Amino acid sequence: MLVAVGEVSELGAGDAAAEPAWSERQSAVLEAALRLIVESGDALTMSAVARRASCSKETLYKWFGDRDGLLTATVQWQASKVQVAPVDRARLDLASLGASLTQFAAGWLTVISSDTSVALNRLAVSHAGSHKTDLGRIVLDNGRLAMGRRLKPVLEAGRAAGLIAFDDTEAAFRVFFGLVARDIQIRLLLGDRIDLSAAEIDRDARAATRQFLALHPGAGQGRD
Amino acid sequence: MLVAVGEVSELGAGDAAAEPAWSERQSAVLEAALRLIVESGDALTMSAVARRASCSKETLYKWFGDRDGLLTATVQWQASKVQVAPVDRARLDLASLGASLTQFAAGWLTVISSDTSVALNRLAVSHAGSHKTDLGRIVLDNGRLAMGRRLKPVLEAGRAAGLIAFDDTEAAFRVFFGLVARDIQIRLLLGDRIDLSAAEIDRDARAATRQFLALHPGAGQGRD
DNA sequence: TCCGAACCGTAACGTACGGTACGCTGCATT
DNA sequence: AATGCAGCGTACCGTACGTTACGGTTCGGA
Repeated sequence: MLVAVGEVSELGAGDAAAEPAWSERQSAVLEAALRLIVESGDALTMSAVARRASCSKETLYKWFGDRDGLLTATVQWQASKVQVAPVDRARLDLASLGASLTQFAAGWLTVISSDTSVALNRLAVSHAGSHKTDLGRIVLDNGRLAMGRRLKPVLEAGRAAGLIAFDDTEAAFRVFFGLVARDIQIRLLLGDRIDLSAAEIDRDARAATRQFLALHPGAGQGRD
Repeated sequence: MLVAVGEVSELGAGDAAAEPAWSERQSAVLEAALRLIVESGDALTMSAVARRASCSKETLYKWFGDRDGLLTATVQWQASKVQVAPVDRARLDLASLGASLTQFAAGWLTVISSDTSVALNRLAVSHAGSHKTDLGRIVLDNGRLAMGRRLKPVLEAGRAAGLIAFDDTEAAFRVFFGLVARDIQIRLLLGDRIDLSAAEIDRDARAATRQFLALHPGAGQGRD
């Protein structure tokens, strides 16, 4: 499941996108909305959220403006909860690099195969079609792009240490993305049932890492 | 529910999985629906389809039963149009195998980056969430699974010829899938703008093929 | 020419839902 | 105690849309 860190402490970096910092009660409402999204997908209604959260619709509109505001707040609130542990960059040999990549891939597979991720991605995909608010952009920023921001330094450190070689960091990351995710995400979004036990995730993460390292051998590194 | 065309009472020749075989006029209606889906996504209405196709709503309901029936018919009709040329398996050397894979990958990238594919996949993802009809299953069958059915014989022929090696055909196909698609489909579904010129598609297809062959070298095949 | 089937255009119906208004309760402050 | 406010519950409104019904038109066949 997704890891909740309880409290998000914004360490500086007060960007234009200010942190709403919802209260306890508001977080409970958002959690109810999230559960309803997971259960009923896009069919969630304001009345259902109010009923589930034991609050009035008027409060929902006062707090979140309109339905889109509630959905956006829910997505951002969930994104703020997902804080994958930073990849360890202490020592840099091929074993530790491989371990970091494997850990990264396993965490990623765990997230994208979770009910919550599937539901929110479905929601964002729906709204990316013809809607004004860009939930798609938010999900993209906190999913695919956040992954890139977190992994690229690891890849570049590995390259600097001569463990792996590539020209374009972005391209290398996308190859790793493909090797890890393959068809899993699209199949899940389309409703295919995939079990994905922890053992399978670990095996798949190791396989993806092995393949990635094989495709980008560093100086002096032969094939496996 | 879906209504069979022409109300075949007992005139035999009615197979279980009969081809709907829409008439010319009905195909025009489906084309109009498809265009509207591409333009406005899930927000398409029966009135809009009737208006665009210059037909009455009553006719829509007579032909397709209900809104879901129209959507299902549209998706299936579009799927029947997409017929990628079968991969050439005449000669089997490493060059022809690579050419087949590259051609396959390029066609695939072209399809999944098309407006039509993005729109229909969005529609199917939306309906996979909480809906009764399984547009997701249809899209999956005609997309990801059809690709597998078409490519797997090529991979196995290459293995039989000793050009490539792998244990599990399904697993090998999924690796190829990942190397070709990477993050493209999910980014497009989430509304990210990707240009993907023909030159880029060709370059990416060649890169994916090269990487796939490198990961599954056949007996006697070294590295590139 | 007449008839019926298919179909177009549109009006109408029912419902679901987003959004708003209002009365009520509990609590904090003065 | 009085006051004000935040929030709950519910009724209500307007609209959009799926679905149905109906009158008018075209067209092929008897």
